Amino acid sequence: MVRETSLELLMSRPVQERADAARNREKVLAAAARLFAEKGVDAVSMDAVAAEAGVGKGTLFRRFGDKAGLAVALLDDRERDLQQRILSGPPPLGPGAPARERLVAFVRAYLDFLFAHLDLVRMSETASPGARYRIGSYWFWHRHVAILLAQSRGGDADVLAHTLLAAMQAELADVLQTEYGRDRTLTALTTLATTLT
Amino acid sequence: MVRETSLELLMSRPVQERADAARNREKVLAAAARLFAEKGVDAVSMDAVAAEAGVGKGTLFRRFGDKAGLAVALLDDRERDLQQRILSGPPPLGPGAPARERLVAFVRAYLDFLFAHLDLVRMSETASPGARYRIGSYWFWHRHVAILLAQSRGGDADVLAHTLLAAMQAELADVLQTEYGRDRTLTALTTLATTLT
DNA sequence: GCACCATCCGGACTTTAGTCCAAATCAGCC
DNA sequence: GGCTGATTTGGACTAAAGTCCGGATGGTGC
Repeated sequence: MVRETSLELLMSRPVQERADAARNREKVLAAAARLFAEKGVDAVSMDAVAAEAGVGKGTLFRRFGDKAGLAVALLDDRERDLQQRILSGPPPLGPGAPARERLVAFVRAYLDFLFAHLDLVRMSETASPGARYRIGSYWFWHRHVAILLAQSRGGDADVLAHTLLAAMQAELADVLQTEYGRDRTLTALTTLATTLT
Repeated sequence: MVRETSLELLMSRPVQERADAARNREKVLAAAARLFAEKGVDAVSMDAVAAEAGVGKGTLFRRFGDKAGLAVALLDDRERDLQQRILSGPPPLGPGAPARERLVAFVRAYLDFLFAHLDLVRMSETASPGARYRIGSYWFWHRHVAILLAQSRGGDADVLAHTLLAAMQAELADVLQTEYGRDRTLTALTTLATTLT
């Protein structure tokens, strides 16, 4: 389990790929993006993605592991962008602002990202049991939140960081959005973040 | 979606069953309990349960809907017990204590229940996507927490109740237990509950 | 006891995720 | 260009969830 790692290390890329592998990776990502946009994430099987990409199923799974891995790969760019803004962007999301303001900015920015890609994130979190806690980016968000909480309150920061992230998981966000709308959801989660600092 | 219902209504039972149906229900529950105890929840397929119960697969699914439904049925007794203690047991879990104390008592009691049946609850929450928010008991817990929060803080109680419950979902509890142990987990969640009131 | 109909049963069937390995392909080196 | 060994490929295969429907079974009214 990833633990004492720096935020930067949590963003590292896999090693070099062979040329045909890289080509197929692109074909698969393009095909998946196309199909998901057209039919919706849940209505597309892995077979369909493989067929649309003109690639065998084995290739698909070797490259992305499972459905969650495919979703992660599709989200990668957007996620890295947010991560960069946290690491070195302007405050209050980036360094420089007080912990409480950074945390609120993070909640807002993360929810923006989440609602913009709700289906994909949901797939990345629930495609296989426990998937959420095996994804590298989860531990990036966790570390960031835990550090901010530790700065502003001390004890229990690690556990409380998990609970704040649990409140922003895709499946719940979907329910909250449907039941109460995005505004109330954002307001309440901001309240939660503020209360915790 | 269940909404404006009283807590009592959320506990209602299905209608009367035919005799053979009731017999098979018991056979299935007994077989499932046996197999789960012996091999672990994750290593038992629905076919295996059907075979062990001496019943067809169709029967199994007709009766319990899916794997999550089977888990819910197995947890039913324990869950109803906790629900009864909330509705009419002694304070601070039951009525009579101040909202904050009732909420802390609930968190403690729910985590006891959760850790005692972690695998089954995890299955009931994750066997199918969104399962957690379709289970009747989830809405029982939600209503209880939301009422307590509304009493002690006002606005946003409904959304915040969901976030507190999200912090106690089985998959996360499993991670927290492994990473930090049950004591720290309980402490942090108690802090969270207190902070929210 | 008997007939009737709603309900239930069970296993064959479909669909999908994920595995496996023989054959094809690539990249570096002579 | 041609050899060589590591890597990748692709589709047949397995396993498991969940559906379907012809036939069996149970309760009820007489």
